[in-house]
Amino acid sequence: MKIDPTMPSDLSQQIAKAIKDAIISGSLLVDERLPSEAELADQFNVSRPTVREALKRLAAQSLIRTQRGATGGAFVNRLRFEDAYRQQITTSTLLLSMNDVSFSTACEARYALERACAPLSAQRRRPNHLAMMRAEIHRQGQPALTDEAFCASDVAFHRALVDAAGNPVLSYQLAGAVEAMQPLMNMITFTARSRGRIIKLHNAIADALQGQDADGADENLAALASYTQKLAQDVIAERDARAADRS
Amino acid sequence: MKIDPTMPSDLSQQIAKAIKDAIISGSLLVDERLPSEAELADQFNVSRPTVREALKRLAAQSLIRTQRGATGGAFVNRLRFEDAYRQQITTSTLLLSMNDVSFSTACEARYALERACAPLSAQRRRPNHLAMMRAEIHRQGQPALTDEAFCASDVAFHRALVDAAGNPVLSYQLAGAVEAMQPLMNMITFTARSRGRIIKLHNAIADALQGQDADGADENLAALASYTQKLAQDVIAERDARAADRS
DNA sequence: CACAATGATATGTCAGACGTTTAATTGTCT
DNA sequence: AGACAATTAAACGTCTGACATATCATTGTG
Repeated sequence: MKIDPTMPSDLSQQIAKAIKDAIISGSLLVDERLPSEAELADQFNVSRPTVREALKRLAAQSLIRTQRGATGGAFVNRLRFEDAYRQQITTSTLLLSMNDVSFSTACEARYALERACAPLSAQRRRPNHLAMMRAEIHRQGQPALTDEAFCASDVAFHRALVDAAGNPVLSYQLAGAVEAMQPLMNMITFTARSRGRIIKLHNAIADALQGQDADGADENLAALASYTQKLAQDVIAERDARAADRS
Repeated sequence: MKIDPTMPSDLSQQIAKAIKDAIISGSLLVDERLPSEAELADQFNVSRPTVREALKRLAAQSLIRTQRGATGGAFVNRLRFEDAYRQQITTSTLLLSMNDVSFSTACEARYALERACAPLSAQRRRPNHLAMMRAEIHRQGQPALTDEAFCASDVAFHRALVDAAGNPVLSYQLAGAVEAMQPLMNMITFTARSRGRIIKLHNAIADALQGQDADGADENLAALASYTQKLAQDVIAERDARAADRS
């Protein structure tokens, strides 16, 4: 594990990369303790602050954790699905908001992936998943719900659908696609009529999963996808019309 | 943007979170310049090294970039799909290797997601995608290819398939699922016969996409999925048998 | 007007110090 | 001998101050 001090600088980045590579390659195992900051500083021939900056870079990616005290130090962290979820969600959210991805593109991706889960979910759904979905549907029926809360409940419903597939890798991969949609959906005003239709489709999906009817779930997901696209198009059309009025 | 110095410590983490929240909420816009390290140190009432550790945490997540020099400083970074790909791939790879996810689970997720792309890919594939797929198929036919290189080519083939869907969000989401499989697949020895069969299926998939035949692509992807599962099961069975011999 | 020297600003790095947390060790009393 | 308290040591967290280096804007000069 070595670095080149003559390179285009940024020693802390080079050190972070060296340690990261060691973790990926398996030279450093989970829960293994790294040398102390002072020792690392010696090894890499840099000062302790530089080592610390490198370690903070790794900590930001959940690759290591640090403990204070006598037996403390930096330890290779077991990357948990739960931690990865969060990173995935913020990354996806920022990707969408910073690259002006159209609603239609994001929506297409989300429903394409979700429909991929449907057959597995129909096969493996457990009572807790169905209960979660029903509970969210019930919440969505409350008229006092704000649009934001309605969207949040929508996200929770779809999370349950994905989790029902019983595949943590799928759940992880879809976390971003599902959750990152919420800020985009928050732009849509859900009228009482559109809420009713969405709830009907949600119920149909839940029914299909309960009956282990993969095709039924897929059909209703497809219907929900195109309806969501239509709602968004209406919003965009109205906004454009208003902009045309002003000009 | 404030922090609480009495909290359970780790000031740099708190500062990083405060800035990160400002970016996510939109208070800080893309390409906007943050205050200089000295100014941030004043604002947060901490020393410059502490501020620097916070900034390195953000840099590790590609949330900011830094420039040296007179007009330099830390700038909010536009998170690009390309950068997100790489993070996604290493995160997915580590998730699989650190949580002993079974081959079957990972494989199931990968093919489920990939089949979600198939209809879109069949509809939108462009000549360059087809050319890429054909080129990888040709490479896979070379007998001198090592197993690792064969797997790498397999990954490239599937990447082309996903990219053919013409949806960057999909491509991003699937990057992890597709690429993280490679280390797992590298455990499999691909005999001449199994290579032949995989190549046949690859060709069938490419043919289907070329003919914009979504169902054909899906069928052959499904066939490839179950064949891959079978190959892995054989490897596992053989390994277990050998372990039983030794005991 | 073009070009070179200079200065200002900001990050990158270093050295040394002190505080705080934590666990192991030591010491003492029962 | 054993249990509990005090001490010590190791490690991270933070601060101060300094110097090095990169880059741009300004200034000065031919």
